[in-house]
Amino acid sequence: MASIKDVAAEAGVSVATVSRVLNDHPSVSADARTRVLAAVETLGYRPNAVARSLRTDQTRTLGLVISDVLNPYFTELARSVEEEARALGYSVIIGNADERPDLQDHHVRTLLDRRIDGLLVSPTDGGSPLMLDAARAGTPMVFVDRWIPGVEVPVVRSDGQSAVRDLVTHLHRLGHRRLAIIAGPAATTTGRERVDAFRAALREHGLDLPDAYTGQGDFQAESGRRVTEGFLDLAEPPEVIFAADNLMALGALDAVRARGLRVPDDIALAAFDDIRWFVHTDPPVTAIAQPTGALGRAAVRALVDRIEGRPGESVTLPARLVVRRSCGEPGPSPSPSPVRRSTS
Amino acid sequence: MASIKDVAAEAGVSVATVSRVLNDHPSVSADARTRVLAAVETLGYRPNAVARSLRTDQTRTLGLVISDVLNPYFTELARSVEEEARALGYSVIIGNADERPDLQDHHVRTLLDRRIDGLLVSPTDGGSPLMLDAARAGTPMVFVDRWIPGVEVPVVRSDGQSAVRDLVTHLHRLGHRRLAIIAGPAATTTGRERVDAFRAALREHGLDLPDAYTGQGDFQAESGRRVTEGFLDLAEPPEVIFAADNLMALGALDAVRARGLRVPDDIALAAFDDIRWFVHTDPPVTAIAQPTGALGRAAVRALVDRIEGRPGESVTLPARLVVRRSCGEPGPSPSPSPVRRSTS
DNA sequence: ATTCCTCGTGTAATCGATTCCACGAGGAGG
DNA sequence: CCTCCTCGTGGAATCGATTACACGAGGAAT
Repeated sequence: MASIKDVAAEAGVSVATVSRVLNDHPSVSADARTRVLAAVETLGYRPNAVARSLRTDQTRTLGLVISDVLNPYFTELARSVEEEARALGYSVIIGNADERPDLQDHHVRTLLDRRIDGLLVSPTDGGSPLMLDAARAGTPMVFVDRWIPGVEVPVVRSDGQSAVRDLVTHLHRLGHRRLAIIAGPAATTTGRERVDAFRAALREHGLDLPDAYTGQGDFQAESGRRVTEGFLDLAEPPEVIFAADNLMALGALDAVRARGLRVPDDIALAAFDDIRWFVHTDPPVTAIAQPTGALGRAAVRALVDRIEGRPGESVTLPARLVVRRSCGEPGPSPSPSPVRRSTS
Repeated sequence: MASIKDVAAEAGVSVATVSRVLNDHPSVSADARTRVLAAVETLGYRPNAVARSLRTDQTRTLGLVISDVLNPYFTELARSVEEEARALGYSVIIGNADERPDLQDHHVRTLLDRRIDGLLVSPTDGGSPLMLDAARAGTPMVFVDRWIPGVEVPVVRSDGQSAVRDLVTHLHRLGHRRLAIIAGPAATTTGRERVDAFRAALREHGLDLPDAYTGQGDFQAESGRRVTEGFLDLAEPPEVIFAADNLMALGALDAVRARGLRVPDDIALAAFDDIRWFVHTDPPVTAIAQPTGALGRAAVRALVDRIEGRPGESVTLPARLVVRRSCGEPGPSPSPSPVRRSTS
């Protein structure tokens, strides 16, 4: 592959001049410029980004470590991150942690070795020393979706508290009193927060969240299935299952179906994270939708701000409830009169 | 960040010795080795991959340009690619083309600038000159899922022909005679092949595929919706719609639902590409499943073979039909004994 | 004792860019 | 006519690694 030297030789100038033309530095004669450009053209020259990075100490690359690529929520996040980054002139390298701290660390390490300019992480666990070190060492970093408390890193996330309250109100109005949750890992902020929000909302309605109704999941479908099995085996199973993410909801659906039960007649289901398929599931699933695209874009902007020396601030956007039929009543406007409308 | 010089100074040896220790070259004394290792430890030194790549002319990185990250099929493919690559000591940089040739070229270009060791592509169009040049120039390359004919590049894909035949037989047996297809872009091999396979299978049953029943989609949900609208507007709408990918099937579902029609009673639906959600849609969707994980792994192996100087061969794996209820008859797996377990 | 290996190590070239500095030509101002 | 700038340009250092080559010390073989 042609190097800058070849271009210089072809154009009959020095490498310095070629470099100047390429970075459009002002002091180059029109003549030299056209000759260089012509040489670039005939040789099909493309600057070696590796060499450039070594010299300039910047890669114009962002690292994104997400918890699980198979989760549509993170997929959408990744997409918006890449889009915004591209608009700002950065590339993105995605690392998939698969909810495993060791894999997460592996990716953080490789990314750091690659000297990415900044790191976007939605941490799988509560305190990878590697990541803490990186943050302390001054690597520009932003947490997205999940975060690690006590670290001086901007956090871009969405607040589901009021949406969860809306959900519980909705459920309560439908007559449900025994509500259970499939929680995410306690090591993650979203894992804890969603349970806390749920419990707080229940309390507002004078309801309790017994331990038996708190299943421990790991944000993967299989755990949703397992926990749901447990719920269904109880002497007094819950009337509603709230899954803290869409994959665990999928698992719950698997489990309910395996028992030959029906949603919402036998048991109601709601999920955190809305995905397109929830419109077409049987029944359509009531969910809490995050402004995923906005989240990704805000995260990139905050990170690039940091990289380029500007402050880079935390952002919190509200999530909102999307009512469908999986909890009983169809329709978006929660009217206090439980109209029995048999659908599908 | 500490460099190899700092380590050398700390250990009281030359950079050459440090490098030798790090690449475990045999001729280093035990004493020097321990001193270097200690220095690496205390300084928290990590080799700069950028510098190393410049010198060795290899990045140990693979580029993967996929058509659409939001498509679960490609997501799963990407995941298996990354997994296998990691096992072989490579990282993967994913570029999302969003089915847009210009974006595809953008990613190929950046990847090439980054001097990735090899390129995995599922081309969005039939002949990006950039990619052809790269292939000719000797960049190790492998096509996955889709390919560009006439290029000397191994292809790893799955063959859906017999599965499509099984599907048509299944549909025919259910009494369907008016079968329509939502095709993918003609610029892609998968776009053409699936139509061809469908048409050939129809012919075997003495059926025809009229133009009116061949809708042009682009592998995105919206096009599925649009084409389906068109089908439903026909004086004689088809009895079955076969979507050439899962996203267009989603769009079709949207359209059918918007009309207040029901699947499969009013119209049957089948899709190429199976995804987990198809089990839980209303109704569960009959689909053709590709061995996605195996595909991704085989593609990486072929590419790494090429990179490391071995032949690197094409692979074709069979897809298979998964019958569910969206075409009329309940599938084999769901046992038709709904245990009514009423929970008080 | 001399010669010849082997072994461990260091010096320096190299990869492909960017950029500081020096230099010569030419114009402006005294 | 001399001095001083400005402008365009090239030489060379530099980034952080790898690696060819040279070299000195020490042991084995003669």
